[in-house]
Amino acid sequence: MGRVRISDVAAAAGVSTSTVSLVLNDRDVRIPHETRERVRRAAAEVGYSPNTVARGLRMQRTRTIGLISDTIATTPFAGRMLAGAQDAAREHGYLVFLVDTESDPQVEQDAIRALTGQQVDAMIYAAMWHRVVDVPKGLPAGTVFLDCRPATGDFSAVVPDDREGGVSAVRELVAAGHRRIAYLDVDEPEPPVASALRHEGYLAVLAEAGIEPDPALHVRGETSAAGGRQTTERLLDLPADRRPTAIFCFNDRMAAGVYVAAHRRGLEIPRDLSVVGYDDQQLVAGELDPPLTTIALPHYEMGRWATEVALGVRAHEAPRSTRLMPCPIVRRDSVSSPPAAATNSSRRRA
Amino acid sequence: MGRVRISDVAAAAGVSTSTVSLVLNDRDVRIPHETRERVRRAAAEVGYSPNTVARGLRMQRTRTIGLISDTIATTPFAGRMLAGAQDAAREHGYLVFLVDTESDPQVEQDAIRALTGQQVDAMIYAAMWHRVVDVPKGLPAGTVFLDCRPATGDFSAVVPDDREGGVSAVRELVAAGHRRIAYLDVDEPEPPVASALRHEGYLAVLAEAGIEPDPALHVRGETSAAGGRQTTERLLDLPADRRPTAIFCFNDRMAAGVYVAAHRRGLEIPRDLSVVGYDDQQLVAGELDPPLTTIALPHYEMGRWATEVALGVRAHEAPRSTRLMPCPIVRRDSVSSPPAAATNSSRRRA
DNA sequence: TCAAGGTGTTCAATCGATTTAGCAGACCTA
DNA sequence: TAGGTCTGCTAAATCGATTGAACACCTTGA
Repeated sequence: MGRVRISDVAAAAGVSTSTVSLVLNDRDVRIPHETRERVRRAAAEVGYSPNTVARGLRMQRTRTIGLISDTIATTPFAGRMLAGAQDAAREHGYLVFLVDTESDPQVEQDAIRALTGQQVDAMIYAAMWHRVVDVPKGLPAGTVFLDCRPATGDFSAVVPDDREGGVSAVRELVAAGHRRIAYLDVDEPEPPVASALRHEGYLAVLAEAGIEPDPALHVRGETSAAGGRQTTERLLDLPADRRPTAIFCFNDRMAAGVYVAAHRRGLEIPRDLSVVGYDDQQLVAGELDPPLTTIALPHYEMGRWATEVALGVRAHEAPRSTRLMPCPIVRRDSVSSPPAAATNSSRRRA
Repeated sequence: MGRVRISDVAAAAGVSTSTVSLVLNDRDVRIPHETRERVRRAAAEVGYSPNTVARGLRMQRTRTIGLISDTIATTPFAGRMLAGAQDAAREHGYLVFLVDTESDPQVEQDAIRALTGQQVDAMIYAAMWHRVVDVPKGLPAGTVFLDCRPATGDFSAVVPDDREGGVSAVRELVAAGHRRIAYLDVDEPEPPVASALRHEGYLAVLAEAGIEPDPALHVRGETSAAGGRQTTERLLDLPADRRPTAIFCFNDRMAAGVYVAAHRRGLEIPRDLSVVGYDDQQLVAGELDPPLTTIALPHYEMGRWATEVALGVRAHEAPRSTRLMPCPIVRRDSVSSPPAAATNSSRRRA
């Protein structure tokens, strides 16, 4: 237990607590090697480990960091983000306080008070979906926003580069020879910012490939396998020459629905229809048959980045800026070249 | 920021810091209402919030709790467990330090030192799979084990009641009229303790229903959809009168494989084959078609329980005991009565 | 008038570390 | 021998709160 105090070490080594502190913290003070050794041995013998609360009080620096998250239970991403933050913190000798607010403003306020009361050296405000958030009152100046951007104020933030993610996905399909590529988007009253960003990427790639975007191929559905299935069915109902040969989905769950719709029509993936998802959810993308090519969300990296910036160990980083973290493509087996007929038909159209 | 000290409040209210402390902590000391009000107003005006580091040092009580977890990134369960711990801690005014060790013994040792150094009031040692763990050196006496049991020593622990979970699952199938029920178990060199416990429950229900267990129906496969599919195929290769009409799966991912195998044979779930999973993984069980009936793992509840016991707010609980947390059944649409043919055949056999 | 008792508030010690200024004593030099 | 320098170590202040002891001041009763 934390029973052993520095004075116990001092007594055991026959010196003052000052000397013990000086030695154990490797201060540049003239203390002969022999004494240093004696102190260190004494500390080890009595099993001393410093009381960091006392140290924190004296040093005005607690080596702790507060992480406020809007949820941790309801998304599979939280763990990776926490792990990234966690690892970065540990590497620099920090401990992290985790608070889950479930988006309750009262809990959030209490959390901010509690964490500042704890004298945390840095604070991270995390969301589990890329979005714009109001800055809660009382947030300290150096707070870093993780997977969200503050609506106002001058803060550092890190979010996934959803536009480039869309680019990678669609470029993969174009590179395989597809020209009729659908974007299976989300259908929500307030769509997540990722929705529009990925669409931007989609359009950019079409443009660079000289493909005229077809509005009929930008469809929206519920964010679920069922939603993906239904929307895909509408897509497959299109006349043969307007039907997509590839679908870029807003997320992996919707992509799972694409698989179902395709199978019901006797279409084989990727032979008859190529699919790219988003999120790289292991339980979905990895378990589908064939495994789904998708775009990974860099939650671990964002967690790391946010922590490192919060701790100030990324001095070269532009201060108070928003970092767009790359979303790498994860190639599996759901993309191939389009079926010959479609290729022909598109050639005919060209 | 934590700039405002109690002395600032004292100055603003024209009293000593003692008085401020007495008032703000509602001590039973004769201080007239008028002064109390004045102090409180001053505190609010200057925006005082106490430095809990200083308080912790003085009180020898930090109102923090340390949670050491073997992983948080690689399982979808971690979030629920953390949320449970988190909620319980918050309700009692505690903040939680989270450390993710990735099962690295060195990291674990460092974490224990760091947390005891932080003078945490309680400690929780969590695993993400129900298993028996070696007790790391230096763990304080009151540590509570979460989702794991200590191999030695006298500790409180909470784990899922996997035996009863197996009972619920199989009873559900028996109640629907099934008599040929397979247990699709995991196939690993060191199977998780849940494997045997659920099998116990399975056997118990068969016994209570007067069903002779058929060893051919206890099969093992890889824990994945692919493993579930392959193993199910072997099951479906059995002669018609020995073939199962229902399958109880070790987990939902394997159950997803059962669906695939069934569909490939033209079998419809639940008409031709009933399925019960385990884990209640939203992304799997909820997205399958039809949605999967399964047994939920009580991670949130276990997280709560462990925290409450660690904080000593569950005095009535037997000390240093292992709590088996019930695994409730989640009824969806993958169970129905067996096909008529099978019922007849089993009647014939009787 | 004075002791006793009550009321309102403060003094000062305390928690366990860190750190600066400074003190003995050894040694050196003129 | 006195003064200066160097070496090795420690005294004491400090961080910001809490709290038991104690101190003024007022009232009351004999």
